[in-house]
Amino acid sequence: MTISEVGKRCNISPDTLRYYEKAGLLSDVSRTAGGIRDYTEQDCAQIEFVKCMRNAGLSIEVLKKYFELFKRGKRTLKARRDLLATERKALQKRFVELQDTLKRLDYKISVYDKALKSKTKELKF
Amino acid sequence: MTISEVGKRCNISPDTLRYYEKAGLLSDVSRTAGGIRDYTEQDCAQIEFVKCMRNAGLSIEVLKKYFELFKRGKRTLKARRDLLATERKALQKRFVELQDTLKRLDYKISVYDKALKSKTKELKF
DNA sequence: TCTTGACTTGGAGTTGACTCCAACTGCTAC
DNA sequence: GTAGCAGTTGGAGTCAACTCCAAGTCAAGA
Repeated sequence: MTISEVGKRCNISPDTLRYYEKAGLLSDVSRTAGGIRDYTEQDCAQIEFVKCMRNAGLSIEVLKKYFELFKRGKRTLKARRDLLATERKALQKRFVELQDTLKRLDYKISVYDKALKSKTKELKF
Repeated sequence: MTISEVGKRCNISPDTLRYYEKAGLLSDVSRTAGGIRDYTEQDCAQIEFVKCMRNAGLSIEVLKKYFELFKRGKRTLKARRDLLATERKALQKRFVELQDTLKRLDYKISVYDKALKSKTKELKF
């Protein structure tokens, strides 16, 4: 697969894919004789993983560290597991906070709906 | 309350508070005779709201628009309600995505735990 | 063979959201 | 009244994460 094919499929720009590769988030993508990137299904799966984690808020830095550990082989299994567990915990926290914010917004919207019905009140903010 | 008092209380730096004010996220904070900001409880509540929304991922731009509408008075009630509803919807989406990512991480961590027990396997990434 | 369009690189530019700085003003304690 | 600390401003600097650009290479069709 070429970079633009993967780009379309994963909905990531070729520029971003090259940027991720340079940053160490994609373990050595193979090339054609002419030097053009040729992505495998495996590469795509990894890109999807990176996309998912980035979308959840993991930094480039953390993902870079994860793949660095990976390159150092089996003896880093525990370190990788722990890195993921740490990030999971942070995400869990953000998850709960997001839930609270949703509740807060729901309440605020309901207050607006009441104000709109009564056609008199203004709110504080 | 002075800017540093509010800063401590809300855990936001004075620089950021001034930045938010300039950006239009804090409706005209009053001043002492000497020109020093003097925050009210009401101001603090608004700052907490901004903090909560920023933390959830609402952009400065969106919050700025919300408070701009506010300044235009009661006739923008509906517009403000709709703006909040739009942001709520986006947050809901991110909430579900976060939930999926948490599940994915849980699975991945469990795979690591298995690999660590068996002491043989390496993973794909 | 020539054109065209996608690919390559290194490096510069952009964006959003702060964060810091210099130069100045204004209270408070001694 | 002066030292010292907290506040003020406009504007510059920083950081993460892209995003764009120029100059060149490659592959396929007329």
